[in-house]
Amino acid sequence: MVLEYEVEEREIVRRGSEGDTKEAFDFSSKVTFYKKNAKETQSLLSQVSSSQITPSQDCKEIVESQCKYSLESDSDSENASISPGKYDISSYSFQLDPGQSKKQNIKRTYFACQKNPEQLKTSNLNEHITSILEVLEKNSHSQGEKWRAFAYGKAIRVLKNAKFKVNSVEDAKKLHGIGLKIQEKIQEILETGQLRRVQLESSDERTVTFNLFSQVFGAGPATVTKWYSQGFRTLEDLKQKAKLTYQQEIGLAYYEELQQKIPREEVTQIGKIVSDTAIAIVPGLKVVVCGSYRRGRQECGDVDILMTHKKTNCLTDLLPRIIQELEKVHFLTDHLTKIENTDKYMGVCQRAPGMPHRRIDIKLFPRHEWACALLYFTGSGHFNRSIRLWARKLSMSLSEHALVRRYSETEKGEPVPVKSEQEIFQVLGLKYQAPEQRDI
DNA sequence: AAACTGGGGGG
DNA sequence: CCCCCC
DNA sequence: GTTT
Ligand SMILES: [Mn+2]
Repeated sequence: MVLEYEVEEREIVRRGSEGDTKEAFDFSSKVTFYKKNAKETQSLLSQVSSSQITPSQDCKEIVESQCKYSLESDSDSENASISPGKYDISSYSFQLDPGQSKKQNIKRTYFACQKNPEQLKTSNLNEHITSILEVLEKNSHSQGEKWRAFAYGKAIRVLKNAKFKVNSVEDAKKLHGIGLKIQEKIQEILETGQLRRVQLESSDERTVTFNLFSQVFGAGPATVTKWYSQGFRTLEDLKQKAKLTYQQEIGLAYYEELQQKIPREEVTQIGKIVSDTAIAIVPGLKVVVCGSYRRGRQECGDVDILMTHKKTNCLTDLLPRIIQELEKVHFLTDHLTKIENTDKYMGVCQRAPGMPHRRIDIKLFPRHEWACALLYFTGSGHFNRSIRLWARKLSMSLSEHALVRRYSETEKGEPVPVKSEQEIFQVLGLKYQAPEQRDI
């Protein structure tokens, strides 16, 4: 059974219970479509009814308005040939080689949400190993060793997804992403139940301090390294002696509170406060709580709120007015970004006096970017990178603003007029994955 | 040796 | 540049 | 860190 897909240069790696296999994947034949010029591709948009496209509850309403929007704004362009809700964006996808049912199968196998909830929730048979590797991953991350952390993360993922318990180095070798060094570590874990390296690091001043400092909002590897070399070792040191940015001051002031996870119920309540306030100021505003909340988590790290409006113009004072009101009612307590003339806000909020302070992000996007913005802001971060890399392999580029054809590193085409998350998956030849399935 | 987990934006 | 968002 |  295939548990995970991963695309590499011109191959697809199949993460399976019996180790990994690779299959050639001819991208060039898959993307013949994209070699046509933009006008042609637009004209490929056909007449098939889109009844198969069923937007989720969340975005159904917006999807309809979205269609209208693109008609209005592009009335003089080739987009005008698109009728609302009636075009079949699947002409963008991989129908060009229907005879290749084998490839079709590859596509479905790797990008499908083969993850039924049951399958997704398989238990981790290698907890005894992954819990230790997770410490190494975290430590590497604090040290700014990005790729080392990435490698640990990959090894952890592959161990968690394995359908068998790893009882020997031989078992571990079968998994793609576990090399010599991690094999040695697994051997030690299997023999002694622990890892000296982890014991050592847990009492290592540098590691401990890096972990402590790197959790200050606004402090990354460079700042943490500087603080450490300046001799600071505690949060008190930082408060008293370090030169802090305003963000870091806030991050330090709420250090403990911001570490705490937010119960889903509280995120719901926070979302309602923001939504009610915003809609009272701007009727017709669309407000959706995204992030880990939309992915269905019971506990969230922060609150992510996405907004759009048919009159959205990112240069208006729409978001500033909402922020001001939320500040006035003492919901927003601190700002981490400027609040004038902005469409992206980061700050700190408090649901009610006495409650913990929480990190909150609010973003306002133009309506025609809704689908891409929703996909981006729902994440996960890992999922975003994965799907954006896939888009890149197809000579496309996906961002929170648009899905576009990529002619070269710098030259990009007009946005594909996607009007829902479903259509983004469709254009990319991926089977739709619900938000819960993107929690990877 | 170089890619790998991208693309964008605020301070 | 550094850090952040997902 | 691992893989190509
Ligand atoms: Mn956030």
